[in-house]
Amino acid sequence: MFSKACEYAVRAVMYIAIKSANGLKPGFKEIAREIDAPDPFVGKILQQLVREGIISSNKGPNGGFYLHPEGKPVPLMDIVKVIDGKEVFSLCVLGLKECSDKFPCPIHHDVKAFRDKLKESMQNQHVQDLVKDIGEGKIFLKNQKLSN
Amino acid sequence: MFSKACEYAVRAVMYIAIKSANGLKPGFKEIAREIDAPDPFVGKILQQLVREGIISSNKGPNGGFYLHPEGKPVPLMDIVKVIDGKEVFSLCVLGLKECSDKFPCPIHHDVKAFRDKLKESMQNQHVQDLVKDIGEGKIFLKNQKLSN
DNA sequence: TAAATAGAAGACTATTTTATCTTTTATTAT
DNA sequence: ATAATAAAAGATAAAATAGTCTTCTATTTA
Repeated sequence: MFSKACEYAVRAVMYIAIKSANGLKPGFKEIAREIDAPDPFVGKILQQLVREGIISSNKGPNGGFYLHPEGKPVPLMDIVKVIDGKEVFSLCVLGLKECSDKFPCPIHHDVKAFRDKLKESMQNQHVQDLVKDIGEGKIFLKNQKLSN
Repeated sequence: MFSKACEYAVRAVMYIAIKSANGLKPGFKEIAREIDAPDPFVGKILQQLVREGIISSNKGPNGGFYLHPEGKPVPLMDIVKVIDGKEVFSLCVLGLKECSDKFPCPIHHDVKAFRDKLKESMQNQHVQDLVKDIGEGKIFLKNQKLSN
């Protein structure tokens, strides 16, 4: 569905949101470790998110990545848009260039219904909203069961 | 969502179903041309589908690919399973190894609901059922609007 | 049974995506 | 100012996916 880069991006921004809520600015290595992702790759992705204004960063000692506490809540969709582009939700799953209500592929109608709902929920769910759920152990950002 | 190979596979089998309904056995070049896909690649994919028993083929003059008219209807899901594997419908969209109702990723519940629906409809829709819709111009297997 | 046709199989190439490494620039604290 | 820290940027490498080419085998028709 999404690229690896996009998967890491969503998880990374959520981790940053958690830390930001406590006034902390994690570096890319810490972030990568905590979301189970390769660190130089996460670094690259974070650079892109900074350029696009999704997150902020500071160089130097005590530097790192953060979300402005007063900033607008960030819909998960915004992250997806920056990394994979908004087309991920509209490209034909059977690869047709033209696939619409007017010229549908064989599964267009089924897929559309599914995807529109998912899109809507990613537009309505904000990174900041999910921080609480993570704190309460209701949802997870990294692999569970790695008992060692 | 699906790999290119899987996209071509679904479109190819549907084209074969149309021709088979008329007792014809198209070759891989004709199939590739009619679904707008690269022909040697389509050839490979068809071989795989033959090995897995989704479609049949005959070599030699008048040979080609076909579906047994008396055979069981083929759910779209069967094609997906052979090419991409059934995991495409259960892998975590944020890339977590463990993502379940018990240990959900931040968007697990939303994704699950909609993916289950899509899965269900691909299990219930059979290639043969869609042939009629294609004949009637209700749905399409190749790109439209290529006006030249 | 020979020639033509068409799929099967395997090796190979290209492209894209994912991941890494190195150098540079900015910031902070001493 | 200088040293240390940490991100930015660019170049490179590895892996996965997509696509191509060549040779081989089976079938049909004359």
